[in-house]
Amino acid sequence: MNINLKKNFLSEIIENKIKKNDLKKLLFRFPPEPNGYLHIGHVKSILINFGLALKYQAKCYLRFDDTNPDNSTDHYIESIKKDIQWLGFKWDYITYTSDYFDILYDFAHKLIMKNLAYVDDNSPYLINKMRGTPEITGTESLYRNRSIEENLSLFKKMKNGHFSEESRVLRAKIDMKNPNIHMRDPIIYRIKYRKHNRLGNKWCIYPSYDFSHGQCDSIEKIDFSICTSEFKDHNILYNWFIKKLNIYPSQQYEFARLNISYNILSKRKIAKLIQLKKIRYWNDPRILTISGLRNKGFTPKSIIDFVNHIGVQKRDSIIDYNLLNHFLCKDIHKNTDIIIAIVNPVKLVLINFSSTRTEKISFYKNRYMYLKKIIYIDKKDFSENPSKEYNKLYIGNIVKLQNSYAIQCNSIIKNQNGSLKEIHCTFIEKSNSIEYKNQYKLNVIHWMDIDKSYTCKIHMYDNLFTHYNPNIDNLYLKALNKNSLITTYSIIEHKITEYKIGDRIQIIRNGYFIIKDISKKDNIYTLSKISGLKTKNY
RNA sequence: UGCUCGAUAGUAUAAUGGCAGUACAACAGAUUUUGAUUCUGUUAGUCUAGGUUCGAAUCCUGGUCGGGCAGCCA
Repeated sequence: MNINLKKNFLSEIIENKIKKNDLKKLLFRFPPEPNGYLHIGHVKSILINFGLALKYQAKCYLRFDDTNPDNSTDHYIESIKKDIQWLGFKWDYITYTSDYFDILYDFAHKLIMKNLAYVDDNSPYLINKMRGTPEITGTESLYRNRSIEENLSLFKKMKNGHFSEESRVLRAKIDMKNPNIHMRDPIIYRIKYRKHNRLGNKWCIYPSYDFSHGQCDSIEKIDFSICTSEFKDHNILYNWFIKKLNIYPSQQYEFARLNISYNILSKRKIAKLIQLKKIRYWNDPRILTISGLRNKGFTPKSIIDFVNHIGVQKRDSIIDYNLLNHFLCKDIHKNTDIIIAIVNPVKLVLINFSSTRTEKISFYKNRYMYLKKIIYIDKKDFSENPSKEYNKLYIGNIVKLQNSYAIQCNSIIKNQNGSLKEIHCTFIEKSNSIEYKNQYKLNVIHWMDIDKSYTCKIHMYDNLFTHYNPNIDNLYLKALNKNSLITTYSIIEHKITEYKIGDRIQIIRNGYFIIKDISKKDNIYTLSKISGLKTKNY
């Protein structure tokens, strides 16, 4: 894979270290927790880690951070591998935090021996309470000054299943008065009688994130442990463990996480929406998981180009979804054929066109349409109450049928419920030329004869949320767009039969679509909208 | 009100003490039988007050505003 990775503050730090000859062997790692599917925010991290590895001909680990057995599943591990491969990246090694559980246990043992860790018998409630708040300092646990021997013995008993969950934890002995809450004797081992997806029931104690992530970086000799900025406050603790354990000095660097307008990028929130059945699954095209984007019809290139374009920095921002869409359209535009389809058909009667007359009209290369008395156009191309800028069909107005005659709208017929039933127009003889169109500056609409057309089913997606930033105030549960998925039956020209599932097409004057399914029974094509064309709403 | 990170055009991103540039969006024009694409152009920016300097978006100090942190989640 060839990526022209944009320069950023991390690549500059690396360049500087290389110049100073500070680096022996460069290694990177991408460490997802297998508790959900990857999303476009992860692509930022993937591009940093895999991208930097590519740039400096270094190796990159894919490390599954499976320290918490409550969350990790094999299914998520497989989905993560698939998504990384689909994006086009290759890992050099796969590792798991659980590979290092024995070493981590020894590290904890070592800390106890140095009188830097202790077993606390307090309840979760009391531990929380005594930790204090950002404004109020913490207070020391009664169990803080147990002897090394007692701690050793208790920790061993924790490991061997002598205690119940939440009855005891192992804590690092640091400083309950530290202004940084993470330094107030953080919990490093907790009891969980839970089957681990890889190790089964081997362990009933599990290391915390803080006591596993940095240690794994160190074991793997990762120089640049790159993570998102919510871990900034953990940095000092990260370094504390490395120093006290006297292990390889990996270093943590933080960058701002990605936000995209009208979208959420949080595994927790996505999981919640799935649970509430607001979206189908992790691969729903309306969310920005990699599988969702793939499902919607995005290309790997468009996603990577977008993420590379926005770069890596420390300030937080909300990026316009438009920009992502721009990179998508840029990538697929040149590779999509134009197909004629009427997404929302309405009958149009040419009142002065003989009912026995049929005119063969050629479109593009070797394609034909048959003009008859009754044809179909899109509902969007007629307006009962046209705005000033609206320049398609309305009563009295003249437009040109694509590759055919100019027509003037005379009247309309409505259904009983008031909806539009038919549009009646007269066609103008000898108006069937480009010169005529240019002379009268006519706008063009597309049309279709029903006899040669195919029926197709179209899924059209819109923003899942109605708010620019659904991340604030749990808005993601309230500001859901009821019309985020609209399915219609449309008519499409015969040409569609030349395409297969997964192919992308452009429907004329509408947008880019991907073929999702072709039913064998009735040959109905199911299309899914990737993106609209850039257009103004009049 | 603690600790911590940050602030460049509507949005996003460059400029590493030396001409504030790029993309998206918007607007105008050219091309176009897609209100698309392509091409050309226009609008629009260094949070604030001081300081250092020949010279500051960049370094220093104060202020303002915004993000993150109080799971036995990661």
